[in-house]
Amino acid sequence: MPLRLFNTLSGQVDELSPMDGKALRMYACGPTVYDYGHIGNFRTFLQIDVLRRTLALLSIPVRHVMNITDVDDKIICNAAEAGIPIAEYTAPFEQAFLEDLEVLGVERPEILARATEHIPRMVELIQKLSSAGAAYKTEDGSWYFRLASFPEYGKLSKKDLSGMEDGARVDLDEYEKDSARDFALWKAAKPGETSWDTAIGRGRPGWHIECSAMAMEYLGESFDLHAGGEDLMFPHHENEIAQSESVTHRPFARNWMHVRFLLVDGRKMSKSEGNFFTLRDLLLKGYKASAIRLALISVPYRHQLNFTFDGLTEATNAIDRLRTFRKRLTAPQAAFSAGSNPALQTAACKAQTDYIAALSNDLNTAEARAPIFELVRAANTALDQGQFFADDSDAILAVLASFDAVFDVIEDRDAEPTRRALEWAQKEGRMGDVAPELLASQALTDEAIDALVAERTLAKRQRNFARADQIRNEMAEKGIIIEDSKDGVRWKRK
RNA sequence: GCACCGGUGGUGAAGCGGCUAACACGCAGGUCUGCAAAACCUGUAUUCGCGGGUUCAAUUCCCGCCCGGUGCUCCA
Repeated sequence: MPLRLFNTLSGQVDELSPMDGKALRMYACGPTVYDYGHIGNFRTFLQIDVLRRTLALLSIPVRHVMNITDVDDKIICNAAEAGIPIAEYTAPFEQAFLEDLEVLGVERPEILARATEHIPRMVELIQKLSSAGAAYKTEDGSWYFRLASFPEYGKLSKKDLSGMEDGARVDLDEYEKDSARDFALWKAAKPGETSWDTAIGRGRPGWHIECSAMAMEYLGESFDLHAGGEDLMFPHHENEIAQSESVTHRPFARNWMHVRFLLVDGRKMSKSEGNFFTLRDLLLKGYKASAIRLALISVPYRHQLNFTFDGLTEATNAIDRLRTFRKRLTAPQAAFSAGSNPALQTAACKAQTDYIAALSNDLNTAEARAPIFELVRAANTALDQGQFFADDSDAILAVLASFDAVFDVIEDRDAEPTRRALEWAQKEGRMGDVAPELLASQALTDEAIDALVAERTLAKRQRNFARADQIRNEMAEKGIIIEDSKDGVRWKRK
């Protein structure tokens, strides 16, 4: 089944397939590593991960490049304030970013490209732009792109700039530009600032040029898909197109995917609103990595997502349902007799088909979830009625595996990220931000819990229900849920 | 101001010309249980922001209005 994806450039849903018939070549704008990533950043990377994984599910090979912007104004400024070289400043944030991606189950792109490691390619590109008459150098040694040389400018964001030429010249530093809208390719070195000595002068790259240079370096002059947050559409991506196509005279990326911003409690997330959250903030509040992942991917990428704590709780409970169900099939006691239930076999097939169809339809994750939950209910019912057999278990586990190939929330890997977040909080002196229930839960080792469970089981056998309930309640307060079942006692950390 | 997107139950959220308006969470009642939990069953929007229009038929298309968001500047 082909993947249909909304293409910002064409303004419609287009079929996405590798233009060279081999691997789908995609470039996704990565982070500027000057701080810890927040959930808004991660929604974008998570949705791109959904795309990657969906392509894999559809057996389309991918070559995915992501840049790491490790030089820009903010970085230079912050590093200077800290009195350290920029690389020393960015390294821990890059590390933290990659760890956070791992925590959220975001697959690593095939290629990670750091801006500072590709300066020569950028310089080359600027030289080519210069020979093509699309770039010029100003007196201070900076280079700008000449917008007037690229009539197609605005084709991505559907802006017609012809009417709005040259407004007031705002930035005094840029008084030498030919036109106010011309953007920087290369910024001349200022005293004391990080800079590179190159053929086009001493300075540092403008922001947009790195993506053009690195995308072409790893994917060629023309490739399949370029993705990023909606804010990047203009001017960043528009500028990339202008720079690249002015040199190659070929379409830069054929498809463009833009992920919408998220809202927090119905408002734009911002530090001043007090609704700004990093991944680490949420882990310390006791939310599981899987719940954060599910909450951030369950609303399709083209829709605004309103992020709330209630939403996280919902995601937590929904994942719980899936995990509990899967345990029902995989527990050692669950030995089903040979055979199959035809109705369930049909349901499993249908669920799989509907699931893939929904994802293929512009990555409709909300729609894709539905058939999985429907199948879970059908299977639970059959299980309760004793109409469930070994073949059904195999078929349904296969559907769940396919669900997890994209959603990746059933497999429980939540303990480690939480443990690491606590370690980090300790180191950063942020233990005050840790939810008390999380601390209480972490204080109980698995062994201690097993001992309490054993004590409770004994109390129950002696019909000392008061004591049994007391243990259960006390553990519940510490976030440990105990469940009795025919097959014995189960417990889990909330 | 200009441009774009959206307004569906208690909540989140699909559907976008005609099926009983998915799915999840929540809540209420029931089955099971020592009690719970899990699981299942039943109920939870006679209705899709408001007002017009097109159509045999509109939540779905068109127009107007109201409300929310976003972009036009660094930003995922």
